Amino acid sequence: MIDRVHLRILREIERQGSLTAAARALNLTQSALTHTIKKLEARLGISLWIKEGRQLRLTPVGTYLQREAARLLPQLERVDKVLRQYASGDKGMLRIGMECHPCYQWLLKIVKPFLAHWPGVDVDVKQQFQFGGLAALFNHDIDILVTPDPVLRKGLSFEPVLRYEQMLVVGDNSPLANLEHVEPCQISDQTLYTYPVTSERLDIYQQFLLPAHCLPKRHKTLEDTEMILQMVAAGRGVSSLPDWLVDTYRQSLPIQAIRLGKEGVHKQIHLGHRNHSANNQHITAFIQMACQYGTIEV
Amino acid sequence: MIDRVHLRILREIERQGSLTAAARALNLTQSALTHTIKKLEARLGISLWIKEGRQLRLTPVGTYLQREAARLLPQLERVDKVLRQYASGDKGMLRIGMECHPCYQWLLKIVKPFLAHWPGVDVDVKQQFQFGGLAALFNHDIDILVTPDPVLRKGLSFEPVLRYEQMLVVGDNSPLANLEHVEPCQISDQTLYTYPVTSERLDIYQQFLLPAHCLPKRHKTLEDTEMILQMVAAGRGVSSLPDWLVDTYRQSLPIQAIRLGKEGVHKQIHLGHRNHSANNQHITAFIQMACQYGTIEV
DNA sequence: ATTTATTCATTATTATTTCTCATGAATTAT
DNA sequence: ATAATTCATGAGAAATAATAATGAATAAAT
Repeated sequence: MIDRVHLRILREIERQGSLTAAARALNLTQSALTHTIKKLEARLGISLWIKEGRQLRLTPVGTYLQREAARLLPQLERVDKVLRQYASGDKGMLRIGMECHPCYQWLLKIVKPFLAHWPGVDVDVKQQFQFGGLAALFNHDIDILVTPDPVLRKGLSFEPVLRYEQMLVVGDNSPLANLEHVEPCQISDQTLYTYPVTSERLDIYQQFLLPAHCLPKRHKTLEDTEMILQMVAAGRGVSSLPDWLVDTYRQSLPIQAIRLGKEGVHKQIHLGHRNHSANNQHITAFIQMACQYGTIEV
Repeated sequence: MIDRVHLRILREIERQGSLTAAARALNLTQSALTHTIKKLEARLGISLWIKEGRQLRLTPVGTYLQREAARLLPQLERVDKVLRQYASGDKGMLRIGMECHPCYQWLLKIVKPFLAHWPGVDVDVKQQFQFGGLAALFNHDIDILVTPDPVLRKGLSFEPVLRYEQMLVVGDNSPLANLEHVEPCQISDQTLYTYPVTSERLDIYQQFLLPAHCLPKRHKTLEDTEMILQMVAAGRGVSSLPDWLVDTYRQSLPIQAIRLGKEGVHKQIHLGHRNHSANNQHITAFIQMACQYGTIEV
């Protein structure tokens, strides 16, 4: 019933003091404003103002509507502004999904300069997916999927970024310390600490233990990298993490990284995204930055 | 830029799940909605949704606008509703001005049934006017002026309501008690208590004391009727009030009303209103109720 | 006191916008 | 394979909004 124009007219009358001045301010003729309001009045069956002398005086209804105009128009104008920001790329949202627990630290290195470069863009990182990261990407729940396991699917693309080696982490006093590499069965009498994810998503199982039909003595899960490494440093067990991640902690903790098998387990993180997202400046920009900052070993 | 229709379309898409269903709900064709939104998108330079399969999926901007729609539309609809209430007379404001201090009590007797009969109408009573009650009525600061002194002016009308006699109030132990009437000079040795208004607006001066060139010994002012009458009852002085007002207090206080002069000072309260206010249901209804309830002596 | 200027209302006309119809492309259901 | 559904698009019709011209009322100026 009531529309934005009506509110604009009412507000401009208040600002300018007369209908003629309001029309000028709105780049319209006085006639146009009269028509617009008179039509509204006819629809409603009330008058918003009465002509008094050659000035107009608002009725109580008119005054009410004027107050509402002063309240509502700024809200609508704020929406306009946000839309313009979206259009100019000044505002946006980048939802990143993580299927690689330890990569969080690496991600932060890219997010930091990204946020600095795109001050209007918010980054949201999700680590839990109801139907897996791939489905989340497909369903537009996330825009970018950080994963070590790219799956070719039409509509999705994967960009390789950080290349790394998955290592066994042991304490300096561990019987396994200082080895050139470990064999799967050497883990059989160890407690293995990992993030709380299924063993299908743990490379040490899929690419090292299971092929050799070995299992650790015990398997315990911890949320936090720091906590896992504290346990390893204390000689309570071993873990498996990317080489570069062990490197960053080796200064502060008595831990070391041992190669998994003679050849080692080599991995590469990929950034998955929808092909259509090529239109989105933020997504392409983020991937580009990840390729720049992320391919060099950290 | 963005208009109510856009918000309505976005909301209806959310409610109905598809553009076609939304169009049906809005009594429009699907084509109309598409055109409307596509035009907005062209203006803004962003797309609010992308077609996916034969369904549409909102972009982040579209989702944002949908949220804003859910927030803003109820506000606009509330305005519509209030306007309809104004139109139907269910909502309104009646601003009453009082130029007759003691009439407040009488006014309440009319306001009470009025409020019951018009549940949507608020009554506001003002007693202070920068440029007098008449000017306030003219300037639409008030809708009805309660006054004992109607002034004929074009554009204004006055309806006579309560007829009363202005009396001298004295304590039962006063030397003036039990007289048939008092002469002006009998006040000369008395303290006179009145409301705090100029003597031009006090009938006891204008119609009784000044014509006889008499003045009270002292003149003190008090805001509250009750307080004035307490002073009179305590023998601290006399006052002047309408007969019916003295009547209501005579049961609880040792006071009595004496006629001012042989003929008495006869007054009539009038309700002033703008001629144009005849269109306003509330104003005419109030005046009518005042004539009904207010002419009979209270 | 008369004239001039200003302000809002109104009518007729023009311009613009919005809506619909018809149709197409893509996709899902039968 | 066929039919049905959903959104997009172009062209024309319908509806709406804007303007110009003019009038009435009133305030300001001479």
